[in-house]
Amino acid sequence: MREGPPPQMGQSLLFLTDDQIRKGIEAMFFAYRGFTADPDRILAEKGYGRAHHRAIHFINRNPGTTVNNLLSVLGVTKQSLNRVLRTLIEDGLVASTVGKRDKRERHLNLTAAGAELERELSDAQRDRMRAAYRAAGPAAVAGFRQVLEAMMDGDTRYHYEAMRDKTE
Amino acid sequence: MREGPPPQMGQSLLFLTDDQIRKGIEAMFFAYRGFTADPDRILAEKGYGRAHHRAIHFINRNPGTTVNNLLSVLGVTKQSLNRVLRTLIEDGLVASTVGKRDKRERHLNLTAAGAELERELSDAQRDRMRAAYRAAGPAAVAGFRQVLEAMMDGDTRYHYEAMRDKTE
DNA sequence: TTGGAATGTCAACAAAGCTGACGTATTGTG
DNA sequence: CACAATACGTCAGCTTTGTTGACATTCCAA
Repeated sequence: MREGPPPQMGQSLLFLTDDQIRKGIEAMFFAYRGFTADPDRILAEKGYGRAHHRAIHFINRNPGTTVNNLLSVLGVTKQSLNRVLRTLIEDGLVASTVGKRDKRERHLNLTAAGAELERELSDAQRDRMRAAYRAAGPAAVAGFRQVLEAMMDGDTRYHYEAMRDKTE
Repeated sequence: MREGPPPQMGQSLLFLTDDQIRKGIEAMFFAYRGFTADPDRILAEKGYGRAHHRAIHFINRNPGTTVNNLLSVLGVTKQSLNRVLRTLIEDGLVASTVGKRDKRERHLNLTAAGAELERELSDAQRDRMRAAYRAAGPAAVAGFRQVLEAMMDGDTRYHYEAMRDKTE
């Protein structure tokens, strides 16, 4: 019993109706649950949470990064990151070494055990992502990335691109 | 110093490399921050959190829904939902009415004030989504939705589709 | 050389998830 | 009708992960 778009609206703008946009919002919400489901299961077994996963992921992507840099990428306070980092260091998954040039800094790296957990987590997450990519096809994947990138905040996009450029 | 894909790999599978998939994972992480940033700001001003937003969103989408149905859509326990729902009812944003056919059930609806907050929140979120859609174009949007839908868990997708069908 | 900026740690608190147990009202069934 | 199952609410207690505030250490520049 709802109104469709007015007939005079150009075909090319149909994808901008409130209804289309709401569907995108709900898709984003539900998909994010799937996105985190597999790593969450693995982490729960080992007594870790999503925050540990994020730290491990970005230390792996950015070996030797400092605490300061890591928390700006993750977008949390240093106190919040510190708690997570401390348990990872105590458990021998992350190595923290005093900076050589600047002794205030701590450089973070994954240990062998940390790298192993990283692999386990990213394998699980990649498997799901790969299946979704395969089901949707290359054109859809390109669109997926385009929309996500357009959705980021400016400073967030900066971190994303800095990360992305590492292997491009 | 990384290896590219092996030369014998078909062009059409390049989008399935680990590197492409990792980029998708990071895009998803960073984009979700942007996705929630605007509503989060509005909610913080009013002393609410993301959990309140979700409840308000789905009550609006599904007027008269029961508590049981809502918590299965949201994927949380009744204790967790109840804490959020109680404050929304106390604050006069949500109305809970005893079921007519089955008096054990409570039917949830937004009050005028609740509908107003819902509009404020979804306007903010839609604005960003609309900008992203416009920047990416209709083909990209179609791909975006396809990949997200393929990423959902089976039972989650069921809720998504039930919701989606409301206006299709 | 000394005071301020930067880096990181400790303590305490809040939001929002969870489990488990229990009470109450209502419904449906043997 | 008696009783089990369902729907909802609540209490207590715990976990994760975010927050602010206070503080120690280190570096750098006036």
